Amino acid sequence: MYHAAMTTTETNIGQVARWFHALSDETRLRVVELLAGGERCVCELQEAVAAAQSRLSFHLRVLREAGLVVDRRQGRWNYYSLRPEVLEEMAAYLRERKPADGACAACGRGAGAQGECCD
Amino acid sequence: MYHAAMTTTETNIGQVARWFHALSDETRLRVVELLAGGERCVCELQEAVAAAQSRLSFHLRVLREAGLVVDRRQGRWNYYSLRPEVLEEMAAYLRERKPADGACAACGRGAGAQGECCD
DNA sequence: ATGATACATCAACGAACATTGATGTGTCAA
DNA sequence: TTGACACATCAATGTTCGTTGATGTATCAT
Repeated sequence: MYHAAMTTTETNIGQVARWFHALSDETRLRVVELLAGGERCVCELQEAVAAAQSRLSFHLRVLREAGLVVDRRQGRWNYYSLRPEVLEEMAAYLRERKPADGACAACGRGAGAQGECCD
Repeated sequence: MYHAAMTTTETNIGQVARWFHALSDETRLRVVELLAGGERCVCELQEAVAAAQSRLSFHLRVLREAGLVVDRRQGRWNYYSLRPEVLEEMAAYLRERKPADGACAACGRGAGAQGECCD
């Protein structure tokens, strides 16, 4: 269901797209912000985001299938929590693609680069 | 057209959703990966991602309106480049919401916390 | 056993999104 | 000044997404 985006040499662009898609909706972002404070059961989330039950369930599924959250069943309740490793992978993906501030626009080399820049 | 997501005290969740939406598509991710290597003109991108001209133009607009890229017109060519500050803001958003690895699931407190955790 | 609670899942629908082909606009070379 | 080039934009269409209301399932208290 969930696949890691990184192999030793390359990035699985499809999985990266799913990661970001999972965070492209305001309701899901609200859920993530709540889960940033720790594990929550569905009924807590439901009240906090004021969403109909099936609607919240849909969004939780999107987050789950993207690998951003996991659920843990306990009796009648289902507790969701964030997967910190995945948030970390996403952040790393962004920082790795970020040119150094002030880098040469054309070649992306750092601001300190001299001589061999943009030949 | 583009608004920063952060104010002094709170996060503009709508802008955050637009950021992530911009990266929720494989074609746009490919463009971002190319731009990570430095500024590119549209025709270079077009060849590299093998997309029809109007299709690429559409995706560039999404990226531009989300604030992830800027364009610079020069003669007949239009050069696009990433905005590193925004990629940095996105990465920061993720890391700020990431519970410490090994933190208490329920309360989100760090692994080192003792005694007062989960009372 | 019965009913209530806490969910997941499904089908149906509208809304948002992506793709395509056509047209428009500015720039440049001949 | 004509034509080619490098785009942006638009209208039409198909596809994916999100919402709603209904139904299903497991758990628990009575």
